[in-house]
Amino acid sequence: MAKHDADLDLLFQALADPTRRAMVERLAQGPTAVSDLARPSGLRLPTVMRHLAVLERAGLVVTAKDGRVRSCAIVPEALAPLTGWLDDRRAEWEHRLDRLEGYVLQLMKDAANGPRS
Amino acid sequence: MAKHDADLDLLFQALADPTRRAMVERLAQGPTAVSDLARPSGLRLPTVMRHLAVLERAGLVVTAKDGRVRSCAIVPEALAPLTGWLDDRRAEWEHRLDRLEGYVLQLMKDAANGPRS
DNA sequence: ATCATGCTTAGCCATATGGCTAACTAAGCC
DNA sequence: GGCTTAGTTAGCCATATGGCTAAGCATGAT
Repeated sequence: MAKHDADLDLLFQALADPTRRAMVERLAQGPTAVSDLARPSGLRLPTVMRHLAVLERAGLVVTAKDGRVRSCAIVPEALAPLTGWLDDRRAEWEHRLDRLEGYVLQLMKDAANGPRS
Repeated sequence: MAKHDADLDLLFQALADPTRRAMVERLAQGPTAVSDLARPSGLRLPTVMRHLAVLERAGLVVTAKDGRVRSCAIVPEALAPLTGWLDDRRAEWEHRLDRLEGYVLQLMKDAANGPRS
């Protein structure tokens, strides 16, 4: 019943930035060092590091330092809460449409019996 | 190829706030007036209006004024770009895992033939 | 006509976000 | 040792975000 679900906050917010989505797309193809992640963006390293921190805080990415290079990898399961939430919404409004349809059918049946009063 | 996809920016950002997600959840069950939308949140009307504006800008809800009450409704199709993006990511990393598996199988085959040099 | 209701507009305030530079640390290479 | 490379930390700056109050405006009820 997710009183306030902070997970979703972090996930949605992390992906709300095009730079970060680009990073995720890049990482979806395999682990990458921070610099290689930064190059296509044209941004400075500290900036990229902060984006990376956001992704890590959301659980979308893990990083580990090997020597002087830190390599970053995506965590595919991290997307699950998002798809879950979206599926829930879809289920809800489909259910609502079902009820609406039922309501309309009821109206039609009533009409077929002719107006009562 | 979405050079910069602004749609996704707006969608993800709109849903990054728990108040706005709650509104969407409420609206998924049927159209609602602004005040009724505000009541459960405990927030002031102007605040709610701004959240609503964000949702509207993202295309997630539409509103129309009837008399002095504005009623708000969800736009279920608006979620499509999100599920699309998520599906794309999943496809990508599954494809990557496939390649990885292929690579491993190749290694095993090579090993079965014995080290060549 | 008056009043209450429901939204709307304008504007204030604190914090968060996204970019930067500059300076520092740690690893690898000659 | 000394230089280069890859991160890292600290801090500045502009803008965006999320909350509020106060005041305005239009509609529905009396």
